[in-house]
Amino acid sequence: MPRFQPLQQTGLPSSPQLEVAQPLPRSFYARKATVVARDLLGKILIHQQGPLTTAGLIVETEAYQGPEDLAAHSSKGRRTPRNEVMYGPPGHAYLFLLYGMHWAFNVVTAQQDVPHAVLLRALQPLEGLPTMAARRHQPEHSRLLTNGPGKLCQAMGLRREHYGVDLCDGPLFIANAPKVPFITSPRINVDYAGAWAARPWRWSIPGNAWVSVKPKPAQS
DNA sequence: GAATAGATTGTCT
DNA sequence: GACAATCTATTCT
Repeated sequence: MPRFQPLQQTGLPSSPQLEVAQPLPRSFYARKATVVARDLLGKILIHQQGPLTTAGLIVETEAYQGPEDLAAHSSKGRRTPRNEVMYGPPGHAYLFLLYGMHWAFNVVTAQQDVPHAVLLRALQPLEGLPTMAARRHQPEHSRLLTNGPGKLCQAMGLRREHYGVDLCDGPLFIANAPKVPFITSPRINVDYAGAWAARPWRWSIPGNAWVSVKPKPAQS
């Protein structure tokens, strides 16, 4: 059995379908982050950058729910130029720079003045694989293309200029797709948040090869 | 496969 | 001035 199933055999949307794909409505994002994070699994992130279209199936997400959530940038109501967009209306992009070199992409959820966001941690490439491979300096079939927050931003061409863009009207959006199974696990690298770090606010598609850090099996 | 160190800069204390 | 919602190369087993 091959390690990676060829895309043609996955039953996932093909290029013609992606060309007519529509953005999810703002009402989809106007719910708390834990709900949106779960519902985003299996949806498709699409970036139409001039002639270059890249798209990927969302296979891993994390919810951040300020002001209560001590792992969120908006914890305790913290409001700075960096996280300002989290306090705006839902359906916009929140990008931030990590470790001075990697961008991370989030969608703002909930209502105005309720600073929730969902971090996209991993995608399964669907479209524009040559473009992604060139941006990532990796082979087209490699899971290293998009199996992490920084990696997927590089592969999808997401950077500072996408901070605050409207995901409901523009070349960067998320399209609907059938529901998929999911598992939950604790969020990655938020140990500073004490008990909040232990909450199962990470969602992923079980067994998907593009999920970043392997989730620990649930206790039974 | 697992563990470790180093990269590199915006942001906030 | 400390450090981050990370990634990569290297060095082990």
